[in-house]
Amino acid sequence: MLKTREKDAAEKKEPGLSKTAQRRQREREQRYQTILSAAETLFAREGFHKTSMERIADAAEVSVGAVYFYFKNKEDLLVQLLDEIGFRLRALLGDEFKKAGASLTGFERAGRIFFQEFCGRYPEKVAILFRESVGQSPVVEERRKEIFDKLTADVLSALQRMSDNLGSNYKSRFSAEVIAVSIMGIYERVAYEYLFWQDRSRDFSAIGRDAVAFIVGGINNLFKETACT
Amino acid sequence: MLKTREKDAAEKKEPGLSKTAQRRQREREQRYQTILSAAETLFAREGFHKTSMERIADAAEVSVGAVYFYFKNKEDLLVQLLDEIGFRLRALLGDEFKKAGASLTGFERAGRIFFQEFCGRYPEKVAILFRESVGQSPVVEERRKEIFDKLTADVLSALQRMSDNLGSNYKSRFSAEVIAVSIMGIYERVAYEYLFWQDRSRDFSAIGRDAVAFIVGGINNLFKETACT
Amino acid sequence: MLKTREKDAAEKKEPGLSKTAQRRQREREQRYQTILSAAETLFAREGFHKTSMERIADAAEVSVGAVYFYFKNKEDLLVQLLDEIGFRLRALLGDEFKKAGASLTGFERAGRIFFQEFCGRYPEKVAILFRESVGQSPVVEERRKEIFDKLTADVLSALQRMSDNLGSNYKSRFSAEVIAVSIMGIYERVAYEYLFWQDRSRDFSAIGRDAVAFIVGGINNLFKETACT
Amino acid sequence: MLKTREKDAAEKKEPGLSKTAQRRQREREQRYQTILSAAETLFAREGFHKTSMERIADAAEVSVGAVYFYFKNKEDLLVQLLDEIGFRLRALLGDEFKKAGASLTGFERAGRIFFQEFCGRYPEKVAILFRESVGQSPVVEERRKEIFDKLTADVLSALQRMSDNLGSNYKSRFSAEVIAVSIMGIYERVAYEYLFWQDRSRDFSAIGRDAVAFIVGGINNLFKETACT
DNA sequence: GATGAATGAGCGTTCATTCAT
DNA sequence: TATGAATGAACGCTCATTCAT
Repeated sequence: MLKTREKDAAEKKEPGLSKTAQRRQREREQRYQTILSAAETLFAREGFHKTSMERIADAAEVSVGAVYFYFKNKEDLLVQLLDEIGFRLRALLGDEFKKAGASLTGFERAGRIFFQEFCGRYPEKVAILFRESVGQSPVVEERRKEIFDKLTADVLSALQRMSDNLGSNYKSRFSAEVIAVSIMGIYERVAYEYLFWQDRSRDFSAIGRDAVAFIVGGINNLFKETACT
Repeated sequence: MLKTREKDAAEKKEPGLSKTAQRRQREREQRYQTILSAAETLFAREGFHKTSMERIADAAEVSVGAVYFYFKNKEDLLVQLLDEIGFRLRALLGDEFKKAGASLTGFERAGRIFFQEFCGRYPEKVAILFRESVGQSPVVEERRKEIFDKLTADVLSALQRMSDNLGSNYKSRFSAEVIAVSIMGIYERVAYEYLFWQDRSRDFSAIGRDAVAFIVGGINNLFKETACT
Repeated sequence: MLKTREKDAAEKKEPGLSKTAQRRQREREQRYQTILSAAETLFAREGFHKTSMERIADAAEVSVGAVYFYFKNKEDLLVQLLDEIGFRLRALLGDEFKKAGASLTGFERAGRIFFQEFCGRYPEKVAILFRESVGQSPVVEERRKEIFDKLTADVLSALQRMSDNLGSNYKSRFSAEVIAVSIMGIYERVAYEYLFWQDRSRDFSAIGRDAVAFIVGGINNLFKETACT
Repeated sequence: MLKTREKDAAEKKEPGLSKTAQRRQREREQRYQTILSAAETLFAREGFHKTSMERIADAAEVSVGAVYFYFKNKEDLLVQLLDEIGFRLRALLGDEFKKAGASLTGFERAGRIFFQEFCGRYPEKVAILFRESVGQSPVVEERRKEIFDKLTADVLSALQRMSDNLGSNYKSRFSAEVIAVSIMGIYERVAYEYLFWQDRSRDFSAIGRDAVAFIVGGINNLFKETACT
């Protein structure tokens, strides 16, 4: 039996396999993705609890048993989804924060990418990350935390690099971590508000710009304050 | 039958009732509160879904039927909790934002109240508001939205009053609403992070100060920028 | 406590009571009737099982406890209703059958009374008797049976009187009881069909006439056949 | 998921299935029938409301979940039962009424079949049809009505064919439909009386004969009257 | 590998009935 | 007498999970 933990191995195409074996493996990966994708759509649309495993199986056009072949249980489905979302999000944002260097443009670009690219393109992933995975179980919560932790760490290091580059201007009385967390909070709330509560998906470029401006202003202020006052 | 909708009336002590009737009413309110309080604790500790009505009844030392006498159903319990939390939160913060006037001190005081008074004293309420009520049902979500809407509106009006008092300095290209939403996001994430993920309840005064500083800095920047650059 | 069985005694006005006592008694009877009447309406409209004791109390504008003061339990409410219906029905029909004597006019008049007077005026009682009390419990079933038994007996005796008066013409190979039961069946089904399934309450005089004609024809045939063939 | 609506398809043995699939299907149908049969017995013996789903599952030696796999809910169980009863009843009686032609023998044979074959052999089905399904819910009532409607229509067409064959002798002042309904009423009441109230299951051949004689007499009278008087 | 029928614990909810006041 | 809050057993139903084939 192939269960979640071995998936990474299973997904890599190991060379030296027969044609049939290769095809099988491809099919397996495809099914895995089909199921995961069905779950994503349903969790986002109907809610995690209101989605039954049978519904997921139906939507993915496989049997219930097949779902359990690829995923340990319902929670695992959510965890895998979360992992995939976290991976993609970090791939998008992490780079920008890394490239941020000394300037604030990294924050601006990251913001634009998050609000336009990510929220605009994957509202379902946003729903999973910010809504459906909230308060579900210790395991899921742990995964959610990991994603936020990494993202926060990315922001934090960008912040610290800026501080270093700018010399001793950083007002040390503020904990940089709290600021990184705050920035994540802005991302989260703004996305939630304008994606799920008001449906302003089409204004996301403007909304994103405004939110980012506030963030950048806040950061800016951290370093400039002394100079300014 | 006394069901949720008549609660407000039931809670007021109507004069001109017999002694017995008054006592009865007092007992009724007390039980209502006992049950609600038991639900709050359990929802916060075990999670909304993992808490059964029977557990709540047991914790409140009443029968299951009694819970249903006071509350329409499990969802109603959460809605009432949310209403109470929203009411209390607004009573605490709304005033500060109103008093904010032209200065930023209102934001500073509101922040301190939220992080120290509210999060410090009522971590369970924070759990209900930011964790347990997320993505539960349309009705609950509607209630959550109302709370956020009102709070956001409070912040917004404070922001606008500041803008008015300071003359035309407000950089109109930023939507004030997005900024208000962002501030709520900071509150939410910071509280969540340091209350549920890292247990730093004792450092909340420092953490709160840092978060507020970031907010204030961001706001400050909105008005000062032109002057500064 | 005054429970169902003592009701008959309670309903009679015992002389030698004080004014207050008399008034009380009147009020008691009135309440009894109010509750019974509320139950009748609700049972007929919503169904016996779907009507809760609370609904009945509300409709009668009394407390649940009051309902239990006047009636032993929910079943008793149905039994009392049935008794009242049986009494009224027999008062209407019994006489006609008794007066029937040698002719068929008794059957015709009884039929007209049942379909026009009873079904037309008291569709709710018909619903209780033919729908809501069916298959509810041994006790209720027993009561239903009693009503049918008495009515059947009335028909039967009318049938026998006719037979006697006409001399030996009665074809003894038919059980008179079966015929009496059959007549009751016609009453029941026709009322049910045109009252609850097709709503032809306004055509009841014509429908009744047709049904009665069939009954009379059948009876007629019993005695005439030999003469005719 | 196989739910009630697909049952008809599921019951047919579709050719071209693998041996295993065929066996599975057979087992499925068998279980469906076992559960339905258990429900029939229990509904008839204990009453619809007093029979819990758990009892049915126990009696059928399956789990509660299995019952819900085959039937949508408790009501559905009753509806399926009703459909099956209606189908069987019509198969038995419909033919006779159709074959009735110009003579009354069709009515006589139909009556014998109903009272002896049906009531004698399937008292439980009679209990479901005439007792347990009465006044349960709009859906069930609709189904009951359909059965009666079809049966009534059968009787009606037999009546009309007789009328046609006999020429203009039919006394047009009687609505044929009312007579058909009356005949159904006789069937119903007589079966109910002698099956559930008096236990005279062994005399059903005599009782049936008497009831049928009354019916036939009534019909006879409709056409003969003028000739006779 | 894949299927889908079967399981059964568990939950939310109802409501007839009681009884202290 | 009258009230209505409180009880708690009982029920219908769901659904994650398993496993024989």
